[in-house]
Parts: sequence; structure tokens; C-alpha cells
Amino acid sequence: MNSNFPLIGISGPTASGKSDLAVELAIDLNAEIINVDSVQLYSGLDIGSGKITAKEMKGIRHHLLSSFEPNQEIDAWSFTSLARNKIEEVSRRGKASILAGGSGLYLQSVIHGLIDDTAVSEQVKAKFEARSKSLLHEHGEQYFALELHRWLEEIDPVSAAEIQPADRARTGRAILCFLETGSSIRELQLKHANQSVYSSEGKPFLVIALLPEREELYKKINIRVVSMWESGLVEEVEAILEKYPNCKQLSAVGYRHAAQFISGEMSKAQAVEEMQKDTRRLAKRQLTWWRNQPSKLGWNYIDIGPSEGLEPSSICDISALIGERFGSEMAVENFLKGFLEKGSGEDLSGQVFFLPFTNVKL
RNA sequence: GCCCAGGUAGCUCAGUUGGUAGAGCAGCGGACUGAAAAUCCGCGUGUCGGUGGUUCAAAUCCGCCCCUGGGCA
Repeated sequence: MNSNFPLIGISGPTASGKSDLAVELAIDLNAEIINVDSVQLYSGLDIGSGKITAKEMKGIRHHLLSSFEPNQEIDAWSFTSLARNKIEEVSRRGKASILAGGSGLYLQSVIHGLIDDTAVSEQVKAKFEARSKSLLHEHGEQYFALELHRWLEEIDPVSAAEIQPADRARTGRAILCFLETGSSIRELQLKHANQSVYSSEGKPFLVIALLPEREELYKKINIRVVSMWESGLVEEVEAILEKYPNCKQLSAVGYRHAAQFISGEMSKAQAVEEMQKDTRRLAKRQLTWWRNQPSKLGWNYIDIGPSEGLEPSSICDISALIGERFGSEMAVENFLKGFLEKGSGEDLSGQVFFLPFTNVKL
């Protein structure tokens, strides 16, 4: 049965029902789930991250969920190898893998990889931090990002031209990369652009995106945020603050808002409102990602037509769904083959298929 | 019924002596290759309640009508 199925990714914006769909699908396919959410990786970040509960897992095994302490800082690079190892491990057990979660870059990295290892040494890190500190001291917070960008311009003008001057995160990364490897990160990226698709046992990837109607999604988000506060978000954040007061995860949506309430920077009502707003904005960015990124990555769009009123649970039986939409009942692999090329002998490995469900019911 | 005060962007409101509008918030579009729930870039989205009039020209002045607050009966 598993051989009929490609590697499956399930994504979409926050609150779109990914986790539930993943579980239902896993039951049908005898699969295990690999989490692809950058916050749910950590233990103790449960309520605010909307993590699935043991009961909701319905006995399906989940991987890379609550697997790390909040101070361990797993990034996209390490996530990629962790996830790929999990896929192999699951496959050795004769089961299929479903990668579910909202971190688009993480899923992309598992499928396409990142540029080659550019792990920065302690010396380079120290050098970077020393100069950063003096720039900050010299020019102040306000101009820090610009000064950092000016530094990048000196050593790597090619990358500097591609990065917004105010974009501290990318500027810093580009500088570190250059200091470490002596080459421009932009050039490394271009060189890497055509890297082939990761594939376990030659299986193709099928990425499903749940893209609910915007207004409905926002309503659900607003309600969900309130219920998070009611079910102990503040206590959860207090516990993290006590154990890891400086951990990066506290800057995630919800965690930073609860922390601002705890420190007295905001009233509860204000914090809730800000959290709702920032969650909506997060969802908006995720929708933008799934609207535009797949085609840039060269994924094959599968157009099944409008899915208004389609409930996530009915997506579970992909074979039936495909049969219903395309006439005859056929296995997913055959469907993909048919989609790719009328001929059936074509090798599907190295292919990514993208199946978006727009306006699904919530 | 009468007397006030209002009706301008999704919301709260600006709008000089008439020259077809602008702030904040909300929102929308985009970027994204080891921070990605991160980090950044861009964008006013409008029958100025309706209708008639005065005027070269009306959100602005006048008439009538409608609606919403408040007051008096």
C-alpha cells in the first residue's frame, strides 16, 4: 500500500487544520508524521504553538515534536538532516512519512536542500560579534542595520545588492557566510539553485496545501488566541521564562505577547489583541508563501478545480478524491504519472507535485 | 413634534477664506536558501448620507429628504 504513495507534505497557514488532516491521512496510509513546524520542535511550547495533543494524535506516531529543549536552537540546516533521517527511519519500518507543519522554508529545505555547509567557526562568530558591538555602540540602535549592511557592501557587494539594507537577519547571515567561506552567499545560492529533489526510495513528493478563505481563517485565529489565554498560555510562558529566560523561541507569536503582559509592558486585553493581529499577519505571510513559492521552485501544479466547501476530512482519501474529480478510481501514483505525462513509464523521482486546496472549509 | 450635534476609507477621525480629499489603526500585495511563528520591502483601498440648487468650480454655501446620538416636550 505504501508503495503507492509518494512522500507527502501537508502545509498551509496556521489554524488551517493541517494537524488533523495529517493524522487522518496517516491512519489511512499507515504512515507516521514528521513535524515541520519550527516552534513545535521544542518541548514546553505547547499551548501557544497550537501543538497537537496526545489524544488528538489518535495513536499515530509523531516525530520531531517536542524533541528539543527551547535553548537548543534547531535551524533550517539541522532540521533538514534530522527530518531526512526520520524519513529513512520510518521507511525502514515499512511505513510512509507525512511531513506536516507550517514552516515553509523547512519543508522546502527537506525537499531541495540548502546551500552547502557553511557552519561558522567560533573565531568568525567572535569577530562578527565584536564588530557588531562596536558598530552598535558607535552608531546606535537606529543605524545599526544600515551600518551592518555597509560592512557587507565592502566585503560582498553582490549579496549586498540583493539584500534590503534594513534586513538585519539576512545581512548578518551573508557577512558570516563570507567571513567563513570567503565566497558570496548570493553566488552560493545561485550555484545551488538547481539541486535535485531529495527522494527516499525514488519516491516523488506530493505537497498538499490547505488554503482556507481569508475571512473565515481570521475569525478562527481570533477565537483560537482567546482560548489559548484561557487555557494557560501565561503559565506556560512563565515556566519558560524561568528556565530559559533568553531563549529565541520567546520571540515567536504569542510567546512574545504573553511575555510582554507578564513584564507589565501591556495589559492583558492589549496583549491578546496584538497576538491576534500578529497571528493574522503570520497567516497572511504563509498564504503569500504558498501562493508564490511552489512555482518558483518548479513544482508541478495539480489543478483539481475549486474546493469550496470541501472539508479537510474528505481530502483524506486521496485516491477517492482523485477518482471523483477525474473520472475513474486510480491510485495516486498512477494519477501523478497521468498528470505528468500521458505515458506511464516516466520516472517520478525528482518530481514535486503541488496540490493546493483553496477555500477549504475550516 | 421641536431644538441641538453629527453623517468623509473597514474603524476612529482631520479637512483652512469653495479648487473632486488625508492621518492613525485595521487591511492588502511582495520578498524569502542555517533566526522563517524570524527578518524585511511596497500600497489609501473613497458615489465625502441622498437629492435639487447657487457657482467656472461644492465634502465645504443654500433648500428638501433620510439616518444616528443627545436634549425638550
